[in-house]
Amino acid sequence: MRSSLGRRLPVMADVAKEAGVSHQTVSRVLNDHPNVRSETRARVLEAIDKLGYRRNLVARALVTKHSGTLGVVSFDTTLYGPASTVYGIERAARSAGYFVSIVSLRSIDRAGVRDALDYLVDQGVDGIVVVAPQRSAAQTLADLPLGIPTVAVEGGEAGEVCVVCVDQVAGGRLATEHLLSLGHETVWHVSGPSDWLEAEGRVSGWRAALEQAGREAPRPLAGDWSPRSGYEAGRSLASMKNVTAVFVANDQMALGVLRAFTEQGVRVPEQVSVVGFDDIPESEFFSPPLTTIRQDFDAVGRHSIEVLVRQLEGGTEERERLVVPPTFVRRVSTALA
Amino acid sequence: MRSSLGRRLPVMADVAKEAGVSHQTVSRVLNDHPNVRSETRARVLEAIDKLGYRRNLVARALVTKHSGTLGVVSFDTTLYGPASTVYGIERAARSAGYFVSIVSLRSIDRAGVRDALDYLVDQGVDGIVVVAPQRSAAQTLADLPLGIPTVAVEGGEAGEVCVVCVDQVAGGRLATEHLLSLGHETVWHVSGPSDWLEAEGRVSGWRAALEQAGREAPRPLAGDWSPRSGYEAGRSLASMKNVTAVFVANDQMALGVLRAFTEQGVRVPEQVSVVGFDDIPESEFFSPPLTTIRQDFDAVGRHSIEVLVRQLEGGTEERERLVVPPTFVRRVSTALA
DNA sequence: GGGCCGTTTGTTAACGTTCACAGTCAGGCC
DNA sequence: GGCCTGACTGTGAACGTTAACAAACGGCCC
Repeated sequence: MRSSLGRRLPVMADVAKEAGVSHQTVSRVLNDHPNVRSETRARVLEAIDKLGYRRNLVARALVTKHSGTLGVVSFDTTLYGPASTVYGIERAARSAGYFVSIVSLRSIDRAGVRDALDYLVDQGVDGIVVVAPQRSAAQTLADLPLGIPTVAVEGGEAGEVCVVCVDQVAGGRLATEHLLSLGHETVWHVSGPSDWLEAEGRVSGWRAALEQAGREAPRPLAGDWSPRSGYEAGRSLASMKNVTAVFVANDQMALGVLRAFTEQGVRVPEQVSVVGFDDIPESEFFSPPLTTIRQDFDAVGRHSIEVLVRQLEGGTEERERLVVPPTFVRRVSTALA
Repeated sequence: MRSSLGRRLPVMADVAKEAGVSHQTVSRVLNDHPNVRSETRARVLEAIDKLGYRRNLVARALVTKHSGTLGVVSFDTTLYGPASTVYGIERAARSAGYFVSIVSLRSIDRAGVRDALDYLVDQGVDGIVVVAPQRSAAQTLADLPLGIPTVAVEGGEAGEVCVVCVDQVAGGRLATEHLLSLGHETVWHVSGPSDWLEAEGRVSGWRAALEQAGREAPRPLAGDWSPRSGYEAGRSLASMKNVTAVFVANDQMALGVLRAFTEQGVRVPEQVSVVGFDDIPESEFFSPPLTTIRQDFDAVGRHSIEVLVRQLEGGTEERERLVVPPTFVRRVSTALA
């Protein structure tokens, strides 16, 4: 592989010989040990520079038992939410001095998660972040104690591990209460897939807000996060006559709903008010610009690494639980009833 | 760290003792060497199972000099294009038996790319995929021969390394020719940031198609891929009177353009036709559904791993160049002039 | 001058694999 | 019977680093 240039890469011993010291002294310089004479240190650094030496992290990991790598398990990183979260995780990890190894799952079943975790543990990661938005994934995680610090993102009650998540229930409430405050009799809901904890939380928040206001909760329409499923739900809603307010569980489906309404001649917000969830970069430019609930994915990613690193370096055993509040973003897709 | 259970993890020697063989025989079983008596193999496997032994990949990497990990350098994995590409890369890599370590850059400058590459090489990756859509990144890549197999995605002419990319020029042509064929006198263009090779390719394709048809190319309006920049370009375009056809360099900006047009009372496609680029999942549900040029990001990711693995395992030294053609997707945002 | 302590350095042994080589054993052939 | 061959197994030495311990040295105090 490195056959092109016959000379092998320099190792610590080469540096040691060049600097006229022992390899251990080189190691000490590299690891900032205090007891090295500054003149010696300078000579070593010079030798390192001259030979173009780079320390072999694999050998280091073998003896220290720390690879300096964190594992991330995620589901469909094509979706805006997971993608943003993983992005936040990666940046936070790197600035904390860790590498990130990623496994993206296409479907989340027990075996898939189990494999992904084994895969990462085998590779020698120091800790793991699992973006586990599905009930099944969270449960799997709860079941298998894997003897390695782990943080679940959006992981519900996930057993023994730490959890960082956005308060989905509060988000659902926020959306619903806003619509009720505008004078709507009730609020319809297009939900995410029932297996997703996020979808479930939003349903709960929606239902709670309705109950608190003494309103009947209509039967929610189930979607799968995709614009198409929102579109189909939108067609159903457009054909009903008493619908004046809809809370859609994410912005992509809300786009589909808006499209269906437009096609059917239902005007938003004049006839029906619509609220989304996520605040993707596009939603400000929908027709009409979408009122929505913003999730701070970046913060979620950052916090998950903070928790993990604290566990890794501080050695705290307690299981933390960190909740990030969602925020309400008013645009023009909602109006008085 | 593993302090909770005092017992240390079993190693090869433990398995060997349990099975009554030498550690080397265990190694042979693990690596599917042919010359092991099947009865011995069974005994070893049984011991492995009994002890719950897992091979230490770090130790293995130290001696074989292969970590089984590929590095990926990418820019802003929040954008749909990079996110999808990285997703494709990850899946392809895993099914080829490799792990993936990711570094996401916030901004791409020479130092950033250089650091990211060093970082990955230090970690001992076997090969690297750089998603380098910006001219500066591609150039950096071209400059530094890093003695490790590398593939550039969207990397232009990138020096000595292999390149996998979508034919952006063809895409720009496709979009422009479609609009011209509908009878439009000329086609305006909202471009991506000038430092991006993709943006540049689309401009070239657009200009070439216009020239070939003997039309004057208007001055392109510069965007930054964001819906907002598209919105601003859209406002400018709406204020001009001779604009009947616009080719927008990505779907997100096209959404902004559509929004601006709607606000200004410009009807699409009746008064102005709009074509986007990428075919993000949302664009089918824009108002109106967007005619666009589809990029197969998944294929790009897959191919980049194919090329890399071929280089890694086949040992071919030649620099491949693989171009994925874009496809035209007709929806309803375009109509006869 | 002797003993002790702190700083600096070197020596040796891990870490858990794979590789190179050397056995051992049975069977086949002359 | 002796020798060769092929299948199977074991032994020792890497790989490149850090950890543990030991040694050398100077300074300080009594």
